[in-house]
Amino acid sequence: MVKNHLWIFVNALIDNPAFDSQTKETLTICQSSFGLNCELSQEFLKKVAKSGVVQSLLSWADFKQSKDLKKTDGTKRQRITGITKLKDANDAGGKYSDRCTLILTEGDSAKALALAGISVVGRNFYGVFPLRGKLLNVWEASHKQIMENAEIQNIKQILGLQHRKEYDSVKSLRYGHLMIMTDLDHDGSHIKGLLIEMGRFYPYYSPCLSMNHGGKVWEAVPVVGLLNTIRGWEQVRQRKGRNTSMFLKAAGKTSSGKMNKMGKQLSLPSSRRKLNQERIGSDTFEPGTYLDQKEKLIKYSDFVDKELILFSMADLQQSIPSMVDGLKPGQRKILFCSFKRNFVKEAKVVQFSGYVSEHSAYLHGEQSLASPLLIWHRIMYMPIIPMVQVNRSEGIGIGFEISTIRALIKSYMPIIPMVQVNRSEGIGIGWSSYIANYSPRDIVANVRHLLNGEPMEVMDPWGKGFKRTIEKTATKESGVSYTITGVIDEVNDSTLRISELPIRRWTQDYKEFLESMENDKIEDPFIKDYKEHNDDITVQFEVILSGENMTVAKQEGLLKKFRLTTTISTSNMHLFYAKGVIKKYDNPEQILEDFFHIRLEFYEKRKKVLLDNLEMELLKLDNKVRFLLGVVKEDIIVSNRKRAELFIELRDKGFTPFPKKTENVDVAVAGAIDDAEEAEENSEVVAGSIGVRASDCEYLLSMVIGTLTLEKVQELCADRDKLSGEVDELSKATPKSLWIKDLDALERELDEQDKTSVQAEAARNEMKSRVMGEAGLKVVTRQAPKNPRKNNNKKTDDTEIVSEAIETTSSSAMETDNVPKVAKPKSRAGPKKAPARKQEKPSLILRDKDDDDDDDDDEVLELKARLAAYNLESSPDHSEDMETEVHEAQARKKAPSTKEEFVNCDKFSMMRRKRK
DNA sequence: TTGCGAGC
DNA sequence: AGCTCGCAA
Repeated sequence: MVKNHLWIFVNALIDNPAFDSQTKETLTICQSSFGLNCELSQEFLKKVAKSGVVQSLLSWADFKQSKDLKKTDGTKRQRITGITKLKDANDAGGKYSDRCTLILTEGDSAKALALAGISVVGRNFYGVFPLRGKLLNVWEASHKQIMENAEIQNIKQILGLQHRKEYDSVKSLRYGHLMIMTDLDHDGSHIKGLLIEMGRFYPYYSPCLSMNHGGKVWEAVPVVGLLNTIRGWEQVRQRKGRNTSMFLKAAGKTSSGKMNKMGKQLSLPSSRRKLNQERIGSDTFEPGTYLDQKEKLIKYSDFVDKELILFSMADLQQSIPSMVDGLKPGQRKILFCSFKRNFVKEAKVVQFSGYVSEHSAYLHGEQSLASPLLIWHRIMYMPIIPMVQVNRSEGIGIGFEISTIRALIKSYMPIIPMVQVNRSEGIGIGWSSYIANYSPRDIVANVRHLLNGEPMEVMDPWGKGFKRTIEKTATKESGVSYTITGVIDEVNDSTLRISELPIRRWTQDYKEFLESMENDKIEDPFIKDYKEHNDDITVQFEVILSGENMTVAKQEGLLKKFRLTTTISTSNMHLFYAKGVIKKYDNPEQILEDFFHIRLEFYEKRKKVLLDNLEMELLKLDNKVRFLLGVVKEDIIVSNRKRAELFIELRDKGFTPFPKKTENVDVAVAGAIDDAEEAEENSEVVAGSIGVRASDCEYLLSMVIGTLTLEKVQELCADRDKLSGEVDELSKATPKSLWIKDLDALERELDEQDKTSVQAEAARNEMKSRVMGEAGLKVVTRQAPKNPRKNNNKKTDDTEIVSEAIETTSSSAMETDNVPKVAKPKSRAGPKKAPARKQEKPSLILRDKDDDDDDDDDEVLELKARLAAYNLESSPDHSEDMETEVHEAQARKKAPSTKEEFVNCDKFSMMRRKRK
């Protein structure tokens, strides 16, 4: 018997002399439909049914009904042998579609299948059974057991999954047999069960993945995934043509060029290939290879090495988050787009989804509009530190806002591990992962410990709302378990108030749960009614039930009855540590430590980049000041001269040329000039002679006439000196000191956030207690049960408005790591941000022109703040002394202003506005 | 509506 | 056993 061909595997079964002719026929049909599709055809099912091994074919309705019977029947369990369908929603008449799935219930059907020579593998059981009278005799060890009681065996007992020794004692299968999953929900246990057996069948099988299960590492090829993988693989191939490896689907593939570019950048198919290549080894893997479907015989090892590994890796990449930024590609795309487009308040969800998604057509569909909204809300808004804030005030036009605090966290290389701040969970092939929320303050404290070379403090999961409790409930070898409980209070003998849901229980889902309680039995539902007074941040449900049911609920336990307890544990913390390497972490401190080393390296790099940028800016500014002074003092004559001539003079006087970054930008800038073509020609001539283009001095020549005023020159000088100070400061800084500075800023921002959220909560509570008060009154008096919702809705609206008003405090300031950031300590005056923001404004002058990310509101605020400040200002100091000017610039907030300055400022602001 | 893994 | 979780299909 050839052992390493999947097809041979099936054929061997058919050729087995143990089969009678009918079984052979059945299996032949099975083979033709099985092939590369794990689902069985209707014909096959009928054949199986006809063969008598399965007594009846049940319709889906029958099946469900009998299931219910099974439930209500106590001791005598109604055993159902059935093959039924899962799919084909249109089917109401009990007919079967072509694509069917085997559903096995109870032992008999498994037995029946076993009689047909079909092995049954479930999650918790595994069985190979005798064939129609004759034994396949594959399982000597448990043969007697099977004969006596052809029940499904517990897979753990049989294979000794928990104890490898025990497993080793089990005799291997000697003959081929067909394995059919009892349903399509395969997991590690299935995989392992099958794998182990197949490994015995296939001496050439090569382990390519390892799993941790029950505290042991299992080296395994996810063979069960194989069945489904083949199906998916075949589908893709059919769609995209035979000569396509399924993994090309990961590449950017939209009609929009922009999107395409981004898709490439984000999904990196080539690097993924490279990565897999490294993993598999170059001798067995050639980029672009795929399994040829024309080959009837597929080498098991080829399938695993060429396709399955790629599929698994691709799947894992999208399911398991990165240790560094805590994001999966989908989330990273959202962030990437927010950066790219500088989304502030105006971005509508639809727009955003179209931009983000590679499947924009799908997402624009009617049905799916709500889905991304909900999901993004959960991913990006509910977390402890929101990466993108959702502004829900505009009805359908829900908008996104870059979170202020996120700007501090710094995009893809955050200053603290965002996985731990914002939690993450994911399910992939072979691995799943769950990371709980941890307090940003705990994390910051531990980073400081690491920076000081001190031992870390043990971290426990943390919830933002302090009303719910997190309790350590178990410490096992695999990890620590915690139980999270929500808050439910008895308002009176018929009213319960739920004011906090546990982690992993969401408002919308909970609402559906309550609805199901309200409608479960038409005659006598458990709860009479519920009301909600939720907003984006807090939860408030009010449940009304009969006194009787209240007693029942209390006996059962309110928390249990209303599902207000969830558990989490640290036993399943898998993250991508480096390219293609998934690492298991045993405790949260390990994650932090790994992160620490990576991030520290990046601070070194960051310092260099920042310093380079700052120095360049300084040089530019210095040149500008020199140029302006030259023009003011009439050393340099600009007006009425040829550009080329002027350029040569500038060069001779030692001005540094700053070439534009790209040709395109250069052309665009040149195009804006009236005599663009002439200018271009001239610059090219000059360029030919000295190797630099005239446009390199554009940064000087394009300065606005308004900057020629003395005040502006002085301002520029002040900026230059300030920048020079910063360069000094930065060059003295170490990676550690930079990090500490960032941590300080983060902590300050957290303080701010806490202050505003305390205020917001106070406001909300006040509003709610009023609402609840009124509602409660009605419940108590029971006089007017009609239309309580109407009243609620109105009040809920009011509450929302309050929370909106509070929410608008967040700023939209956004900076990337590449933009020199002149961060000033924020004003500690209070949660009101306008003054703090104004203080930062002078640094904006240093920014690139296109880095104009202020929205109109900000602009207005800035204008108002400036006007207010200048109104108080005294007459400006006209001396040339820069020191004075610096002091004045810093003290401008307090200092009074002249009318002249006022006008000047006004114009400046107007110019800024106009430019947009 | 499905798979995927782990925990209950 | 059957449900949960998130995400992509």
